[in-house]
Amino acid sequence: MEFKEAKNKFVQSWGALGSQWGINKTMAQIHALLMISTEAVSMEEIMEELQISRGNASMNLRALMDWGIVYKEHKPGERKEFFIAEKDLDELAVKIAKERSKREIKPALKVLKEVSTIKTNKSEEEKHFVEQTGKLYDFVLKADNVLDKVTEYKDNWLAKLVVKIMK
Amino acid sequence: MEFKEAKNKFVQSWGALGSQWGINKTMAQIHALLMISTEAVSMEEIMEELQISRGNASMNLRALMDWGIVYKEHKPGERKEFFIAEKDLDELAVKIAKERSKREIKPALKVLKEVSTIKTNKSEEEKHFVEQTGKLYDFVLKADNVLDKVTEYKDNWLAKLVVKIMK
DNA sequence: TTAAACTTTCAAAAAAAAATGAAAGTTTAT
DNA sequence: ATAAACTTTCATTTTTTTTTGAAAGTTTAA
Repeated sequence: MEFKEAKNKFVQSWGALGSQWGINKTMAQIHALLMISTEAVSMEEIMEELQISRGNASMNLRALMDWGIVYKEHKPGERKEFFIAEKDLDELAVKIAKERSKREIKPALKVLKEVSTIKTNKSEEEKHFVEQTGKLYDFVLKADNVLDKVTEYKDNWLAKLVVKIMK
Repeated sequence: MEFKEAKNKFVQSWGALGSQWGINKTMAQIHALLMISTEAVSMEEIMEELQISRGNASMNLRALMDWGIVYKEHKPGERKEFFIAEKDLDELAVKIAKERSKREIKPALKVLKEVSTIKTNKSEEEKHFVEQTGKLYDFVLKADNVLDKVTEYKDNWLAKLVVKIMK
């Protein structure tokens, strides 16, 4: 396989993987592109490479920056903006984990807490509901805490986790 | 909050959470419904409760069964089929993890291996591509292995992990 | 065997999500 | 101040995903 083909395959696959995990395909593709670029990349280049519109590029770059995994960079003498990705994988994973926790897990926990603490009458149905959502709350909370803890390690958390788990 | 409201809130929220993680909303809602039901539930009841068509119910139940987290049940004397969810949360997490690994992570690893092992010329660009995708391969492989290991514990893996991590 | 009671399939419709592109907005150099 | 060089916004269009519902398929009871 030659470079151009490999690059294309990587960008496409990363986009597809993103979709499967609830991330907009183009957003994942832009991220892939920036991950493998040595240099900061302009919007122009991104549009060209992925064959997307200016609006699309702009909005997805904004989203990537909101996630904290892509940064703007200004080149001296250049008027336009360039973009660069967080390339450290530990850092990347930590940021994604924190963001998904904040945006999705925390709100879900809030709902689980609410619904699992309703006053019930003595019916089996209601008792089981409270029990099951309560267990779910505990489980998700525990998982979220592990995520928190693990991301505190900051550097090389996955490698350290591997050591702990595997032994 | 009264029971009916809580139940509805739970089902809706579980559906929304599913969407954000790449799982069809209706599929997640059906799963939520089955999770909190004491009894096995018929397709008829699911259609009624979620206001969805027969085809939709049928297809999403099939998908849930393919994931191995919902089972068919036959009640004696009854002609129609009833459905019941895996309610043990450790078991549920293990199944989801294994399935996502098989369907999504393994294929992504295959691509990463392919593209990270191309023959490169001496250009910075190509060297960086191989290096970066190589690192990504190692990272994803390690994460997938942790998932494997953790799901081998089978019972109460999350609780055990909490102990390991927190200490 | 047949017909009633179910379930599945899949082409078509509907809904949801993403992308476009041009106008509006912003910044910078002169 | 203004105009060139950019970026953002958002109503509209396009694409993708999901849902529908009716026909085809299956199973069971009589």
